Amino acid sequence: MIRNLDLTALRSFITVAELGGVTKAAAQLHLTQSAVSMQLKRLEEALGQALLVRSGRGVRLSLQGEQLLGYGRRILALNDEVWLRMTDAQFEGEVSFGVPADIVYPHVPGILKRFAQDYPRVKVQLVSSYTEYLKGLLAAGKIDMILTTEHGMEKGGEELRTAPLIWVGGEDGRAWEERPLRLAFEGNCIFRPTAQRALSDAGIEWDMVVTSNSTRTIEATVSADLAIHALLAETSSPYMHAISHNGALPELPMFNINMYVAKGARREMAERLAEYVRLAYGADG
Amino acid sequence: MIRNLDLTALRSFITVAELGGVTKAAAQLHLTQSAVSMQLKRLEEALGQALLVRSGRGVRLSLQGEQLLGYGRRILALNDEVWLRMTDAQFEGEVSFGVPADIVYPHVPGILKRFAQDYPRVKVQLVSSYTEYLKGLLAAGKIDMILTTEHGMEKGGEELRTAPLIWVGGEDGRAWEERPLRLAFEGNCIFRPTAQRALSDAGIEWDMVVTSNSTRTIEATVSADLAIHALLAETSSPYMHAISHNGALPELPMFNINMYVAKGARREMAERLAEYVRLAYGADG
DNA sequence: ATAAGTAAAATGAATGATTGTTTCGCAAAG
DNA sequence: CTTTGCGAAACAATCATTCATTTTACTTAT
Repeated sequence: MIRNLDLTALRSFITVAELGGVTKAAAQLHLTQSAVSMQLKRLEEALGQALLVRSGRGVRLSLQGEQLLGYGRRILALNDEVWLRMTDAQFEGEVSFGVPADIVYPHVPGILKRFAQDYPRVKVQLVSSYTEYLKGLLAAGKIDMILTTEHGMEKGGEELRTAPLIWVGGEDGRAWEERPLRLAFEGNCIFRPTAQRALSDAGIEWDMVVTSNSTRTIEATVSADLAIHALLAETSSPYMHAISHNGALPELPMFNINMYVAKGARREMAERLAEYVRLAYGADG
Repeated sequence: MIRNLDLTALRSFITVAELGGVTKAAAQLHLTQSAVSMQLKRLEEALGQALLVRSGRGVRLSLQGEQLLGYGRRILALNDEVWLRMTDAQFEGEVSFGVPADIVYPHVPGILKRFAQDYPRVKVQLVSSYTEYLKGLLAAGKIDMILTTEHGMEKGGEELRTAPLIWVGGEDGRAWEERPLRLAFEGNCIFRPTAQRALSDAGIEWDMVVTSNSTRTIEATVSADLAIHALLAETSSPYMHAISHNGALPELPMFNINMYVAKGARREMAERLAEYVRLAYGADG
């Protein structure tokens, strides 16, 4: 019949095994020698096995004791890890994490979920905004870490990914054949000037038909084939699809997805979250 | 501060998490609902964390609860394994293991040690004798498994290794140059007739100067350069060394090291020991 | 929408079991 | 012969379990 080990007794047993004596172990455990003796006895009775060989001065392990020692160490290691994780202040806190709206998908939800699994006592505050705004927050020390979509990289950053900017439109849409080309961009979108310049350089007339600050509005406009938009490749969206223009539209440059971690009091926790970000971007990189 | 989890409470918590309710869990655990409630409360107090979210009818896990669940399952899995290992009759018993004296080294001591580590409640009775005698014991059902050194293999056996028989003598010895060639073999040694025939076929006169039943006597005679002997290659011995005779002595045939496991009541345990034997012979095979 | 009914979890007091401490005896080592 | 360390018995305190009761909130019916 399977019962439950008493971890207190198990810890005493392991201490006795390591120190080679009941009295020494008792001192280290802040218990009396007698108490430890009784714990050992209970352990042996419960398991129905002699764990220790009483050899005059001091004790040695029996073969069964050796086996229990191995398992016991693993069990207590887990026990101690639980206590550290659940009670140590090192594992609690807050982290603010800025992500440009365009690249929230596909990785960020999974990152947050996995991080919360492993650090449930850490509150992650997600700030979804524009790269330039996030960089301002970072410079002002008002945020702990950010992702950016930008050309090149500033000092202190870390490149996670390089991806081309691509033209996207509604499913099977034809808006990209129209002239002037109808564009839908958010006001602060960092891709907007890049897209506009590329079109001007290619001699294509264009018209900004929507300038909204809501991603939803852009999505609605584009999916209705009323305008086209530009996005980083690999940025999934069920509403906007890459356009097969075969060179009819200008190529757009590569952009980086970069990560910056603020140097502050909360840097340590931010670094841990950063590990999860790297993992997610590295996994299919 | 690190304390010790109460595995009884932990098991209750996990059952509650899996069944989604205190009452259902209590029924499965053969406890009252109140008892389980108290255990959960203690667990939460000890860890200083809310583990469950009371959501009206039934309970759900908090994020911290999810984390504890993961660790808890691992801890209890180890706990249960300990109990199985230490109390289940399946893991206790006896096995008799016959090994020809020549191949006790180098593998058997390590096999016995590792096996005893993992199955401390199993008594292994080592029988060290001659292949033919061991095969007799096996046929009579008086032994659970044997290793043999032999030519080919009988039905029901398993080949562990093929190794050539080689001539061995004392360190830097010259006994092998003498004629008649002086030989030292044990009376029942399975290699003796093979060696004698090989010499006769090669037209080399020989003389059996020692016929002892003690390996020590053979070793002493050979290491004193008073005679030579034949052993399986890879059979280590600090006293007897392979002779570089460059064809002056006849080549000896290959021998197998085979294993036979008796079909009997103790077959299951013998099979487990056999696994360790395979591992040892496979590791440098 | 309100109220009654019901299922599940929390609470409280009394009993009972465990665990730890003190004290003592005994065996082995120096 | 003394010292050192382990084990055993008696006692005290803590802690957990049980049973009965209360609180909570979800369902259903009017």
